[in-house]
Amino acid sequence: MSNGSPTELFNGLGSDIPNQPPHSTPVSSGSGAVDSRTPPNTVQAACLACRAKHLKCDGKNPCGRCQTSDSGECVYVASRRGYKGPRRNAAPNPNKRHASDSESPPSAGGDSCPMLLGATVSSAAPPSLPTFNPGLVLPESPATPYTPSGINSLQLYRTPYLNGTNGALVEANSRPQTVPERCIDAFYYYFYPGHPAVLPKEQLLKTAKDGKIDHLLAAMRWVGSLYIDAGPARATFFEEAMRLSYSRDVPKDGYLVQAMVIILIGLDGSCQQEKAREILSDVERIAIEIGLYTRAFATNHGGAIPRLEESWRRTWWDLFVVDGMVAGVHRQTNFLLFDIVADVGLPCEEHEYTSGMIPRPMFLEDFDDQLFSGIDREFSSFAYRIASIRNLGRMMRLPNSGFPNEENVNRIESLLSNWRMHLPPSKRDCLNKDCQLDEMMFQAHMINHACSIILHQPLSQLDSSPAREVTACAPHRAVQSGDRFNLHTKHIITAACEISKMVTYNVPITSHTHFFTCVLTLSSIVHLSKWALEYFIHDEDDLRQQIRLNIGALNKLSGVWKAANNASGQVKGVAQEIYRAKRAQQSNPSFWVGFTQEEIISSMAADEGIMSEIDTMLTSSAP
DNA sequence: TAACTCGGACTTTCAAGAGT
DNA sequence: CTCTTGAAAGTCCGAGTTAT
Repeated sequence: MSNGSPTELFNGLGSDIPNQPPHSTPVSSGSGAVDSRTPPNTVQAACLACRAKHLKCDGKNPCGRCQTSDSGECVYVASRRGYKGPRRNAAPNPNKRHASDSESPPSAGGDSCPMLLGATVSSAAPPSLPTFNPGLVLPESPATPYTPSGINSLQLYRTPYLNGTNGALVEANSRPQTVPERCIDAFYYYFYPGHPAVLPKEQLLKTAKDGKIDHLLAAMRWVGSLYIDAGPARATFFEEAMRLSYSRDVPKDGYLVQAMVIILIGLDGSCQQEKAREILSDVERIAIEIGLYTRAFATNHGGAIPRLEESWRRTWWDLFVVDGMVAGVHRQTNFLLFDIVADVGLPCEEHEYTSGMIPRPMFLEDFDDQLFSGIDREFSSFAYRIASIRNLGRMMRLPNSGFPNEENVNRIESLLSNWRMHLPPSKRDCLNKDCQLDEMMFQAHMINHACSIILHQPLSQLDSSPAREVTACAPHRAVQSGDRFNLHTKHIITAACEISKMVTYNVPITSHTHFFTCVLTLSSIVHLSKWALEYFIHDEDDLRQQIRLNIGALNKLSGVWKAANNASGQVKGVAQEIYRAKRAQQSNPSFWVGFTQEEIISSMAADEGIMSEIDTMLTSSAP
């Protein structure tokens, strides 16, 4: 088994593999002698086009068929046949042997979803919804359904990242695109605005020509494939990305960090939280080992190319932000990188990065100094995002941060308020000068609101116990219901409403970072807890709109992220439980003392309205 | 009638249990 | 340790369907 297996022959996709056509003579099992019984001209691997058409492939690159059909690239992917890791649930029935139940990684499914760790959740969504059904075509997808020949793939994309031209409308090639190409485009269209660390597409593809960043390309391809209907290629892409990134030959450098961060974000959103944490801890180790957190790294490894230097600064800071977000939303890790003293320059604005006009970087000390000097300078959106996640780090470092005392909470609240107050006017919303969404500010605000909820919830009076089953993102924290409407309650309600407002930006919801899923869940818990309380009964119209927005958004996100599917199923379960409890309460006549007949009817109608909307919007999720 | 689609026969590769 | 078995993942023949 030493030579000839497709997995060994092909280290990548497309351009990664062109000069190593597979053997056209099959290798017999074991001894290496040619088995005379096997068909003499079966190739070791057929290209994707031939495979899809069930046609004989000559195994060349490009193969004869692709050459004559002039269909552009002839793509080979590594075989998925064979070893897929140790089989789980081995031998539940000793009398019968069991097939491998492993599936393609993103859809590993089963009720062992790590997002549900620590919970015995009756309402946990069973993985019935085929989140990664290859047949799924996302309504907002720029790409077409999977067709091997890529027919009808002429599409218009609006993203500054797809080529070097800022804001340009990029028309896809007139040549039909291959699946890997579409995945890379989907990566830049959907994923990249939320985590813009790698080089813009044009520069990246140039860099990729020498085959030294195949692991990074593979990671991008896999995550891109989550957003489109990539067909059976998706599982292969994942395998490829993992194999190349964890290969012994891969140098430990900034590109590897970029690849691993991309993979871990993808896994985290695909309900592979534990695996994502492992990769996070590996990538943190590598980042520290290679000195990515130092100011000198960018100049030492940037080859005097300003854009590459900027890319390295972004790589550190995006890893930093992701580490913080993972810690903040799941509360299983502790934001390790927060304690690293990093002096990396702050990233510039997105349009500067894409245009290549990279200014001299500013530094965190400049940012901190402004607080004392009293002069408000304008920093990049990415810098405000970093500042926002640092506040989360400070909050997490509070002693006894599960149930902090009032004084500590006030200290952090002033940090959060200061962050908001010192934003320059252009950064107070999430739109840039051209009225397009500024995803960096979007995340910055998102983190700020999420911090506010996490910080104030323990001291608020909203009893979160009906939402105890919403554990899709983090374990439930019990909060005692108080008797008075206090300031903390007001803070979390405001934050939850602000988060719901963020749903309304006119961009595909799936182009936000997937961590938005967890923040939406936080917001939903607050809304639902509030709904359970009778003294908000006159607010119900607004509340209904907000719950509706959150659920609609979670529903849309479910099309890409399995974690969102779980979250929406759980939110629905909680809504049903609260509704049942409310009905039980209302059946007691003393409940309605002080209400007019009209108020009673309209309140009950509003409740029913909320429930029926939740029901219809989440038809595919578990109760 | 050429081109295309796809059911399904057959092969390869591995995990896991059985046998030595 | 090797052998056997089971199942997934693969190749591609060739019958049936569709397009020209």
